[in-house]
Amino acid sequence: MDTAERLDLVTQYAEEVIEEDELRELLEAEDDPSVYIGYAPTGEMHIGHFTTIRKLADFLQADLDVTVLVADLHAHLDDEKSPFDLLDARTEYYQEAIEGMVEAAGANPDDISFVRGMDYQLDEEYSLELYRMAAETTLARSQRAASEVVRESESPNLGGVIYPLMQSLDVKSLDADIAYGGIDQRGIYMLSREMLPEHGHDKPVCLFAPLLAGLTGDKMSSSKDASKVNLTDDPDTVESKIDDAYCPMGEVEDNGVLEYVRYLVFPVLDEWDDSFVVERPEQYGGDLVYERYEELEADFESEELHPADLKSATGSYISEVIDPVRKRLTSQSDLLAKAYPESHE
RNA sequence: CCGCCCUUAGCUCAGACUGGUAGAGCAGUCGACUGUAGAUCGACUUGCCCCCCGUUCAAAUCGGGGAGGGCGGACCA
Repeated sequence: MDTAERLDLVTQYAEEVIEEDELRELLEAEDDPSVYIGYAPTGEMHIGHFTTIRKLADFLQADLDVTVLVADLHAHLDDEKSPFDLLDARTEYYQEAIEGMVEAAGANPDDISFVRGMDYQLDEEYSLELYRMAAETTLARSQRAASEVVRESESPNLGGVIYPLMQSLDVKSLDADIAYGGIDQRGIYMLSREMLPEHGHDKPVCLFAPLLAGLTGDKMSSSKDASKVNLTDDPDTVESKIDDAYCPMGEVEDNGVLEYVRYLVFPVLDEWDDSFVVERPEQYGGDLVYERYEELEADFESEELHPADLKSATGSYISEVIDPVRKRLTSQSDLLAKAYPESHE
């Protein structure tokens, strides 16, 4: 596989690359550059996470060395989103869910290295470096970096300003060439690019995935159940959530349903070598078949494809895509019960 | 260590002075209208009023104690 092909795989479906030239050089210079993404094990994982995880399959295919950090300490530092004594259980659940999603994306979870934050973040060397970073960073700088990630509050905790420093240091500790994450992570990684050269590590190339719009017409929110599909939602629930979604006819911008189709369904169908079939009643013109997302979007924009027909097709595809994850998680209900005792008694 | 303020629906808060077992907005649910959803209209739901003790016929409301949170001061030989 040549560099152009690898570059294409690595950057497809990405929201932004900082900087593309650096990435090209990296791919040219290294056979297997390292990329990492971190997840703080807080709330239950949902389909939004799938967007970022799905791409790990592309990375593997492009011969990248992929590391997933389960950032347990971060989950607690961020306004105690996860109570300290649930970190073990949630870490275990996250790894299982992530492996399930990798598998659903058509890759082998064994090809990915999983690392747990506290396994190295308490080391002497790491701690000292962190204190040095703290000494050279203003509160305002750190807060600005983390503002899209850390929960905002009238009385912010110190944890929230340590958070982006640690995340920057993680890039170094994991020896990552590429820092990958949702576009909400941009602020933190721009801080990393500023700081890391002073701390003995190259500026990471940053690769950001889009954050999918929610199903209710605003941002997807993990606390708003109707705005997202959960990995453990049964097919009926998935279909009714899609069916209830905000989806104006012909409107392509910020349309959650279309984004699901674009970033989740089509990439996976591509993997399966399948096309997207819309079953449509004869009175409205009969079935439609799409090979590429762009064709579907064009039809939707021209109002040839009605939202109701799009929804019913999307609902069943999404359900099918998450099915392996759903099975994996529901067959281990004790994992969820331990990680989220309040919602899974 | 000292002082002051806050804690009521999922969320933001009103009600406390002048005791009579709770309200608004948002959110949510359900209908109507749309070949979807939204918008709009109509209806509906929601509560250990932070905890304990006391006063009283009666306490979200008054008194005492406690917990959690916030703000400020003092200390800086």
